[in-house]
Amino acid sequence: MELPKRYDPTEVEDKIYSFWEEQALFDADIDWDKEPFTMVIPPPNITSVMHIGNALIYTLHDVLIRYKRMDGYVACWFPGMDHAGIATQNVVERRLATENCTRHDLGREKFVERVWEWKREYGGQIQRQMKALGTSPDWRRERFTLDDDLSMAVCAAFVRLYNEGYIYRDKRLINWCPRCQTAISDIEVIHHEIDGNLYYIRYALQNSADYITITTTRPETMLGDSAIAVNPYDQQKKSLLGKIAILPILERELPIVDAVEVDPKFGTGILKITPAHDPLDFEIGKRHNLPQINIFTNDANLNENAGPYAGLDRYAARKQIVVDLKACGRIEKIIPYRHAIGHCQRCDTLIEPLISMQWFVAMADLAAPAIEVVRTDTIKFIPSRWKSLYFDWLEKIKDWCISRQLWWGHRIPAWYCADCKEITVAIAPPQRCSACQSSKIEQETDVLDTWFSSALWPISVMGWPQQTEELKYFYPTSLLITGFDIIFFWVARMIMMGLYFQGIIPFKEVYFTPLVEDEHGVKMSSSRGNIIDPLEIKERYGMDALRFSLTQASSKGRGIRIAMRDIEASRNFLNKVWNMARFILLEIGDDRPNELPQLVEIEDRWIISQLAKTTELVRNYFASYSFNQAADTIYDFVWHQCCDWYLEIVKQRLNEADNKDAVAVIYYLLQEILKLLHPFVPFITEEIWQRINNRRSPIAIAHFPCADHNQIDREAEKLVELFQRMVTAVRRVRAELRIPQQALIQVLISTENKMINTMMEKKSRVFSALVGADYVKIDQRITPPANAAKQIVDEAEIFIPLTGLIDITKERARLEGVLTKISKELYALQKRLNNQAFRVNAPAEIIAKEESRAAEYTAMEAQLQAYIVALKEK
RNA sequence: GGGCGAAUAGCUCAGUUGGAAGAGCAUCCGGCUUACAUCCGGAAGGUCACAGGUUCAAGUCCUGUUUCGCCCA
Repeated sequence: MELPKRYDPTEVEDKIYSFWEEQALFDADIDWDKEPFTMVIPPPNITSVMHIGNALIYTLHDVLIRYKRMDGYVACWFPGMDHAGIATQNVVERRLATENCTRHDLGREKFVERVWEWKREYGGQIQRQMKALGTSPDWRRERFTLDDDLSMAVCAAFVRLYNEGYIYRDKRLINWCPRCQTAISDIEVIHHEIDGNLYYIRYALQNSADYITITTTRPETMLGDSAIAVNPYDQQKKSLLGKIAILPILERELPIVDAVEVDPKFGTGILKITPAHDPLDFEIGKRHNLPQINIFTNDANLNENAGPYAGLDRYAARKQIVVDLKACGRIEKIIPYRHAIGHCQRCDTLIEPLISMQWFVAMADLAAPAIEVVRTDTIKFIPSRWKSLYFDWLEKIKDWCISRQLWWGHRIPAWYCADCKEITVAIAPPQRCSACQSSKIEQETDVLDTWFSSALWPISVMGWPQQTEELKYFYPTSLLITGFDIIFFWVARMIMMGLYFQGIIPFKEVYFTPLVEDEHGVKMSSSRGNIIDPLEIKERYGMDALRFSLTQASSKGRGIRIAMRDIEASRNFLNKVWNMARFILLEIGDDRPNELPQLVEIEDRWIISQLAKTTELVRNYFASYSFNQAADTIYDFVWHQCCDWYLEIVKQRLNEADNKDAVAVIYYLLQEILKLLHPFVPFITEEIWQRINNRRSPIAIAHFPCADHNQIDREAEKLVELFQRMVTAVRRVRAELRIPQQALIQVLISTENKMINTMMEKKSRVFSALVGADYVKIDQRITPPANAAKQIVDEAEIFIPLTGLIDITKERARLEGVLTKISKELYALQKRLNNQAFRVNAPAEIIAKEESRAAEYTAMEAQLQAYIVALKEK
């Protein structure tokens, strides 16, 4: 069976994935006799489509889970998605808008039904894309945060946290997105800098001709001012304390209060206090018992408290107020000022701090044990530097606002009583108020933050609150792989919830992937137009190429950059693998030797030794999650050791009648390489594996190679490396002296070293083939022929007669260049060796190594000098 | 303002405990050699940001400086 000359992934990938699915290879069933290796997917949301960022995360998941599966674990990867409250509601509302309809026209029930319809039709594209990428989760275990049982888990968690005093309801200043029309939590607010102004505004003092000048970036909020504050330690201003200022336009009386938070050096050092619209002012206002005057509607228009400005939106109001203040001479100056302000993570609208009744989770007590488990490395962070970010956040964590004014999500299981105003919180919808038994109760209309359900993900996918077999067997999971950008959203909260509800950490390790950037280091985003679309790559290069590129690029750094030419390089590599298989299949014909013979030839001993070392390295790199180094190691072995050298050397033997051993070795090599490569590039390896013998069980469940230390053969390595240097030395002469490729040369090797002599004698035929020689002579002492190029390799001198081939002056110039380099190197070596301190302190093996190098260079220098002189004399 | 990270070949980056500076791509030279031109052979290219220090020995450890990036306030 012959393979095509080129690997065509488009003909292979979908077929192979179906094959795996038919065989149910990714199903992981509980087996108490075996050790589990478990991961839960950090759930993508149903509106998301695959981009390179999640392609990286899922690739690394899959590389690892495939490795563990092959290595004998019950390897279970729990897939699924979250419902993405705001994002999904936005998507469906936008669709409704095209039908001139709003969710309010439909009503809650019908709207939610529409979202489910949307989800069935368009949601979860990413699942199909994950299959295209070749990922291997246990699809039977796929979960969605709004599934009945997971919703049940959310309710149960809420009720328990409420009953145990962690969840409470309060009227507070929260982050309000006027566009999404909902509260959001602190970490869903993205701060970025905008160009604004710093306004200096004069407020009159009561019963005085004097005025004070306050500074603000938001003049329109003055309509909600209820005080003025100065720093009590500000010597120049503390005399203002206790006086009354008059708010321009509205003429409201404002007490001047003290607040240490006021920076005397910022602006005029006098701060207007607007408790209902600024977090700092809110705190100061509470301390001084100041009225909270809300001037905005939920759409961020001004309300009736704004007097003449009622009805304007916040931007128009700012313009108008500035005009009016100017008119009455209250603007002292306006200077440009760049500052960071909060934007909605989902829609980038400016966040409005708003006083509102919301549900919160008290975090401090939940955070403490979560900090502890990471501090003690009970949960290990990789790389560990992310610990500090994690601690930073958890140590000064604020309470989490979990209610959202949305319809799509888990409706909060709380019922308000119309009669006694008490709240009944229960998993199952109650009939009556738990306090007064009234039947006039109504459920809270708010839903929970999507991240509340995500926080429960590692336990809810395994059936919590039921204490299922899954929880017993698979929990805690082995590892969470995710980007550091969601360390708070997922990692921290999953740890807190896992510890709180299950009493056990949710995962033993967390591996933080770098973020993917384009080749110029710019974060990829569709608005920047620098997205690499994975499905476009599938068409052009195949998903294996993408996977391999991503794996190779995944360092422990912060960002990884990927460009099309990287993917092209991976495609080339896979084509190389394909052709190696093609060659080997052509050579072995119908033979399927199932055992490695006793190795005799040094190249066999060498390549098997290299294979063992490669296998060992790859396993070690897996253990430290150094995926890039694992990939690089295999790449080098396959291309540069196996293809460039071994196969080239062994070709001669394959053409001989007795090629049994060679056939057995290349067949063995091919299989081992395919297995080593399979976690990284599953499609092509499975395809080749099946072509070797289609009755064989899939490579996806073959045993991952284990290094046999008996196969490591230092002697063979030394000999083959020497052979390689001999070949390269001759090739270099050919290339540098421009000896035509077709011209056959003569090679004379002079050495008194018996080992070299024997080895070269034995390998002279293959040596001739590799260097393009028609005559090779090896002897103890060879008198250099006239006009010969010379190379020195270890204790061997190589002469290549150039008469008729090339002008000898070229060789002389070349040798002089070589000599300069050697002398320079030798000088540095001798300097080191002459240093007494070095001789005293350095380990003996290092000294010995340097000494032998020095000896080698000394001999080479002398030989070269003599030879150059000889060439000149002729 | 606080914290974290980065600075190595023209480009993108590796470099695990300190012991002769690496890869891929790009470049240059030579080749359609019967697995592969998505290839083969060869070459060139680096004061490892700067300045100190520790050490026999520093890209690697310590201190400071500069530039860039990110996060938090």
